[in-house]
Amino acid sequence: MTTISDIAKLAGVAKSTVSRYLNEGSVSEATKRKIQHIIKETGYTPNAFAQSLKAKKTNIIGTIVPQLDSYAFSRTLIGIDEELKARNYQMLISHSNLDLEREIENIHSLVRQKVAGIILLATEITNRHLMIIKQLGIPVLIVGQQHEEIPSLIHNDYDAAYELGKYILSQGHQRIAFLGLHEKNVAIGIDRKEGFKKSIEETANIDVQFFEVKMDQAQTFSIVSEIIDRFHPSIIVCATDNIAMGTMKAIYSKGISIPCDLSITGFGGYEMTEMIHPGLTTAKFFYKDAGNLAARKMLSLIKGDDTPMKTVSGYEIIYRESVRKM
Amino acid sequence: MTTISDIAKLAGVAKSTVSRYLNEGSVSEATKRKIQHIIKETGYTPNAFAQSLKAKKTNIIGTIVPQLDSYAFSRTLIGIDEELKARNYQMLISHSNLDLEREIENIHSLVRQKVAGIILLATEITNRHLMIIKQLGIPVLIVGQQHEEIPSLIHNDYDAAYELGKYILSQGHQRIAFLGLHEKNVAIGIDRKEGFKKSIEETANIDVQFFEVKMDQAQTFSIVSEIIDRFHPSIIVCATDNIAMGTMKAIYSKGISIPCDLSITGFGGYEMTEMIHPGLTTAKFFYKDAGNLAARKMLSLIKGDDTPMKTVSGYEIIYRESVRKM
DNA sequence: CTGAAAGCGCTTACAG
DNA sequence: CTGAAAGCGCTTACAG
Repeated sequence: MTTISDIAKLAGVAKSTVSRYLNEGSVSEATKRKIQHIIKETGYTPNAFAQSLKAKKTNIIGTIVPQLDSYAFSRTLIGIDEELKARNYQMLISHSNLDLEREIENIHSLVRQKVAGIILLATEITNRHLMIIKQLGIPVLIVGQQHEEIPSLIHNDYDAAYELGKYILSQGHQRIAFLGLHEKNVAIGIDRKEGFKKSIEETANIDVQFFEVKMDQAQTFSIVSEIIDRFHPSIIVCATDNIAMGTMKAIYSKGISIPCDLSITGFGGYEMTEMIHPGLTTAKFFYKDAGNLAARKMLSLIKGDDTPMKTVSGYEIIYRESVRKM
Repeated sequence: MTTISDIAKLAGVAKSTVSRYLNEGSVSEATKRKIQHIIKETGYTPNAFAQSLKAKKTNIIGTIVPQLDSYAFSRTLIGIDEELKARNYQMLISHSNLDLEREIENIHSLVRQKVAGIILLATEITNRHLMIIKQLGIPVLIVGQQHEEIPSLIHNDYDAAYELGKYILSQGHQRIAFLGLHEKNVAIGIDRKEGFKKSIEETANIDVQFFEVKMDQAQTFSIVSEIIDRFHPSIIVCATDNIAMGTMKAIYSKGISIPCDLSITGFGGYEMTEMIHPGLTTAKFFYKDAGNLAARKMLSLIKGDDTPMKTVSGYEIIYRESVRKM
């Protein structure tokens, strides 16, 4: 490996001059050219460790992702990576496997690696999170969830749920099952539910029941089966597209037809929702765009530019065949 | 931030002693305890940059992933991460967005970061890849593709395709369309095709035609439509589950029913293939296990243990409803 | 514009 | 078992 000393020697100048060339650039045209030439020739690239050790800061942004095999998260990651790369920053991904304990370990590990900031693709913000984050010394941005004390970027869960609810009601559904997540997950467990509730409250004679499943789909099956048998909804509103997929499977396995006998909707706009048959009506969020946005916001945070505590990314209702007009 | 000097001062010993405690450990019990105590108290963690700068090597394994939002790749990543973490290594992910040019840039960037080795989730190994990899100085492992000059871990594409073919024939299909990928992608474009071909060659009176699509699904739609109109297959064998999903959509959009009018199979065993209706018959690969394996193989490569050039991960045919018995 | 020197936080022979 | 010193590859005041 060639180092800055090698370059300096070959160019006949001091290391500091090469360093200056690499950084600010208060170097005469002649030496500039010499150095440039040598660098090209040798294919020299500065040792990132030495730079970071000296500079005590890096151009690395740490990202914590709870699940790598999730459409929403991976699309967000792509967006972050894209934007960061364009601005000469680097993304370091760490995976918590939906384990909050591990998530906190990951925060520490990223700090040890001297990342300039941390983007947390969040599911739940506990008090421990808050305490740790507040004394970290580097900016943390949460994506997908909000918190009054931490900068955040969220999807417009509430409005999306409201608009989707309005649409469902406009199609004449009056007996509705809502399949949500635990309220620990504020964005999905509360905001989507509340937005939906509001649309219901504006309409008379609606029979709605709320249910709850876990993130993983294993248990969705039996719950859906029970809901259908006991409540006989005309539509099941699912708080995520993944839940909707699991629900559809449960519905089919009972020999019930979608949307003739039972309608269904999701949230997310995952790619697969348009591949399946019937296509799933859903509230689409723009994960990749949100990732771009998050990256830019993080850079503002690092630079100390003022940026709003909370940024809201948009949505779009996608109307497909899974909802029947009653 | 507390450094090794702080710890040394507080413990009343030299930096080198602390360092020794942290590494080999030829330190007396008494000092050991003192240092341990101080470290606990201060929450000291060594600066990874300084360590790496000195050691000229890291415990970081770079991974290049062509698509972050792909089931196969992300599951593999999870497997790699899991195993690496268990062995006190770290995974650094870099995303090439299915762009071979970018992939090569990523290799260079990982080298600059002094990773100990690179795991490349491969789609296509070009000559440029080969040249660069051979003069890298650190081990490179390719996953999903093979090459006689580079250590690799592959799925058993050939046998899986053969066995799936046998099954399809056993169900009485005689007019078969195979929807593959370009031969640049050896594992998918060639091995799966050839394995399948072999099963056909062992049987008389089979009418088979081979077609090709791109990785992204946009164009699948019209090709499938044409195949159906012109060739009238009783089954479409798709070289990946993603292609199968796209194909199913195209089939439905023509008002054709699966599997009554037309059967279909995939490759991969993606989670969604069991969520959809009808469930997709497919050759399942164990991506996460393969990731575990890849991590272990990489560590062997780094240590210089001898490890076979080529490791083959298993498969399992999953029989579901998308194939009709003729 | 340029160079010499100190220092970032660690590790590793080398003495003792 | 332990300490002093040199050095990893860079950057940054400080002189000139």
